[in-house]
Amino acid sequence: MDITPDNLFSSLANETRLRSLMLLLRHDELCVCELTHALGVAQPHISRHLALLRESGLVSDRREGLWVHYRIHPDLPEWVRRVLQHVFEGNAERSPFRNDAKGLARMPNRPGAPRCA
Amino acid sequence: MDITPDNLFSSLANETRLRSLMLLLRHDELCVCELTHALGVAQPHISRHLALLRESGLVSDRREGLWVHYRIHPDLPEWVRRVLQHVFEGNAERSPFRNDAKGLARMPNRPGAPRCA
DNA sequence: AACATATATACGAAATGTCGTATATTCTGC
DNA sequence: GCAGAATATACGACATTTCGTATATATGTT
Repeated sequence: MDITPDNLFSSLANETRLRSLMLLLRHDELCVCELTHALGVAQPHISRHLALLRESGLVSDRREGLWVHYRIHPDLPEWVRRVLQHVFEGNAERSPFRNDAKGLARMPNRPGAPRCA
Repeated sequence: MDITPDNLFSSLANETRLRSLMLLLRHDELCVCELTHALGVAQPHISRHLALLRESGLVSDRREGLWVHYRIHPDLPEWVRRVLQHVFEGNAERSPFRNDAKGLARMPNRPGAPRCA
């Protein structure tokens, strides 16, 4: 699971993927329906981008019944983890990331207890 | 000069631009001919990508006679600076970055004294 | 002014990335 | 097995990016 800078940055160079990652940095585990609701985009849209993040090794997924939960991949190299963390710290309060977090918080009927980091 | 994550990552999502930035992190100021030699690519190729980096606010340029010297933009937001620094630390010894540094060191007739950071 | 060097831009072709929509898959409950 | 919910993939159209090559601009020298 070796992540190259090219790999990393072409993954981050898309708003949907970046917004998903930023939410996962806050919430450590989220299912597809939560991301779909928070970002306000179509389900196949999110799903395709999550697949790309999975293939690039940035996230891992876990199936639990009907739901698939995604999280930041636990075995990320230290430098990648730090990059993500600094992007988060520098932009968490900006649009659209701030709103995504709010949108998620307002989601009714989230599967499982809300798991915050 | 406000840098958004989208802006940053689409800039970093190209090998030529990333290799240039990594060299600039080591050498603080380099002219186009040095970058051209170090990366072993055509001059218009480098020049076009440096223009993109300039337009995105990641680098600044300074003309000195025939030469144009580029450097990491001195006013980068802290989070951007940190992202770049961690990418550098995590990958400086990997290909192709390691080789770029070597290639530059072996360049004859560099304009001005070699300026290291 | 003519020329040489360093750098920048223009242009179309090729490659890559993205999107919406339709359809498949996987699982649960009956 | 069937129906429904959550998620994944397929497909073609569209947009964006990248590339090589040709050419333009800027500066210094004679």
